[in-house]
Amino acid sequence: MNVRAAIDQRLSEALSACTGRNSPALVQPASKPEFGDYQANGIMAAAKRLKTNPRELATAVIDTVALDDIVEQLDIAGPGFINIFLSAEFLAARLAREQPLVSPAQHPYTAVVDYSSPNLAKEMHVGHIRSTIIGDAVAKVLECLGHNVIRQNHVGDWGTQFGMLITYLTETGANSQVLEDLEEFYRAAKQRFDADADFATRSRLAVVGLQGGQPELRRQWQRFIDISLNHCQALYGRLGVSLSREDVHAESAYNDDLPNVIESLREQGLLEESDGAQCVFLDEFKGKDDQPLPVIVQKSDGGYLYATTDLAAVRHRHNQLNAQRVLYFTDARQVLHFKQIFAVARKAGFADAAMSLEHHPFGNMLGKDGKPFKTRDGGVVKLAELLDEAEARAFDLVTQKNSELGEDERREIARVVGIGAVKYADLAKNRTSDYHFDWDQMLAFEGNTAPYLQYAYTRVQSVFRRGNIDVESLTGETAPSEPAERTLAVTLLRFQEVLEQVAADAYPHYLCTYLYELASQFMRFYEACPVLTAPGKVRDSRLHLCLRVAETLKNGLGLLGIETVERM
RNA sequence: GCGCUCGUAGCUCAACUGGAUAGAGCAUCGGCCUUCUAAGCCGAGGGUUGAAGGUUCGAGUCCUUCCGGGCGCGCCA
Repeated sequence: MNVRAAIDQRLSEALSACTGRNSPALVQPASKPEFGDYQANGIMAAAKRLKTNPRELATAVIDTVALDDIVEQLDIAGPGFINIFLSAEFLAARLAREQPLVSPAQHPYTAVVDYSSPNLAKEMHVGHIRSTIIGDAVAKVLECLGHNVIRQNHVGDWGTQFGMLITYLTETGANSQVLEDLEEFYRAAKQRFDADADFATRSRLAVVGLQGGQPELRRQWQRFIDISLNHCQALYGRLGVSLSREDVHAESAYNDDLPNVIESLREQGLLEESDGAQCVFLDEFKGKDDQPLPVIVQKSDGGYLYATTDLAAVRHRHNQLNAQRVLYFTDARQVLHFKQIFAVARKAGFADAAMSLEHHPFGNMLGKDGKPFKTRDGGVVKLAELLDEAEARAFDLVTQKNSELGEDERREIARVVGIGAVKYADLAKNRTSDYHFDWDQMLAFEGNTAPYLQYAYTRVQSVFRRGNIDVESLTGETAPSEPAERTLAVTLLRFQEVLEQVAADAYPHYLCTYLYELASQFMRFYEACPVLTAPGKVRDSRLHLCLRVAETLKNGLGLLGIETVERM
């Protein structure tokens, strides 16, 4: 149940009845504890429009609204806020064992989530991590709310770079099953491509052959793609990312459809030739010197571009996948590109007005010094090495904190904590601007970090372990009385509204902020309210509250693709 | 040149269609372990939200101008 939405709806109805026009109540979580659990901000604006006294209007709304089943008390405060206090009965009823803390959306829809999308010519590096984990978290949240999620890993597997790679492999006879080697070959091939004009020509011919379906070239290419995808899958596995081979819908998959895209644009009179290239010009895009800005869909040599592929993808997602929402997670440099693609797609009818096309951009990963994140010698940081280091650092830490645990268990904790720390540090700040990657900060494991949340979870588990608690034997009820208990209870009930917000805005950091708040409140509760030594009924109530906290932490972290351990 | 984006405490970040005294963590300083794990809790200091105007009951949030950073702007993706 979305408590906030329920209160908002009823207060909005009451407010609208009082004002005689549609007036939103604007209910939010209260900004301070003394203002209650939620607050309504909409009275002042409504009173303003009616030129009436906001406090009087608030009184009328409170007299009108029916919230007795949820709310204990409604106060008018300040210039015309309504402070909302949830009733103890309501809290207890919603937290009872049989009540789900997450309920599915009333109107589920089909959402395509386009994320990760690495270039298969290279090993995955830090530049791929943001798209991969942010997109995956949003996909999981949408799915958890009952939406039909179609993951699309739009991997780069086509184009000149593959031509030169295949040519290099064929000509040198180089052979390997390991992607790291292939990356070496890629570097060598690129060097020859730049230095040797004949080699470059042969490479371009290879691309033509590839696109034309020449069997030997296709076989070579496929072998390479397989190795590369296996490498990606291994990393997805380590990262707890839910992408599988079935989600791969590569650039090459649209190859046969590209001429149709061009033809469709031509038929609709949207195509214009400019300097030999096929372009779509739209009035809303201007380039240098106020010149119209083209979206080039076919090069003067007849080749297609990523704009063409993306247009084909939009059409596919509309016509074949029947998506109502399409969410793209790519870096911020592509904002113009996607604005253009979306505009052309709409104009050409590849997407209708009912299909929401959303680009969710994010900034670059920067090092501590504010410059692009690189290795000491200026190289690209490989994702696999990044994760290795995270685990190694976490292992040192867990050894230092808990040396009595066996090595295997410490390794496992280090894996869960290290990977979690890297992911959480990124997910917790979804800035559209750049992101500062700082080992010391994320692996300090203090404050708003994954380990803090994971530690809160282990503390709950520890209570159950210590008390030899059989969860089934509990009454499954809770009656929060202490302030720390009450706060915890109210926060637990906010899980649903937070998930819906993440789904709506595609910002996983809302979930992180929420989980951190929940964990902090649990820590305070843990200090203030003894559980195992409390008298019978209170003990049962607190144990059930603990259970709900653990469930929510595990569930919430799971949606972020972060695991938990029983002790650490 | 045009466009997009960002600028909040020493550092990294929050602040939900404009709401109450701008909040956290790190760092600094001071308390709390014979009682469920101290990777914790409690407290203190730290701010002209880049600058100046404007809109209004109310602006970190909206508008204008300026300053500073990042990115993009015809056949790469």
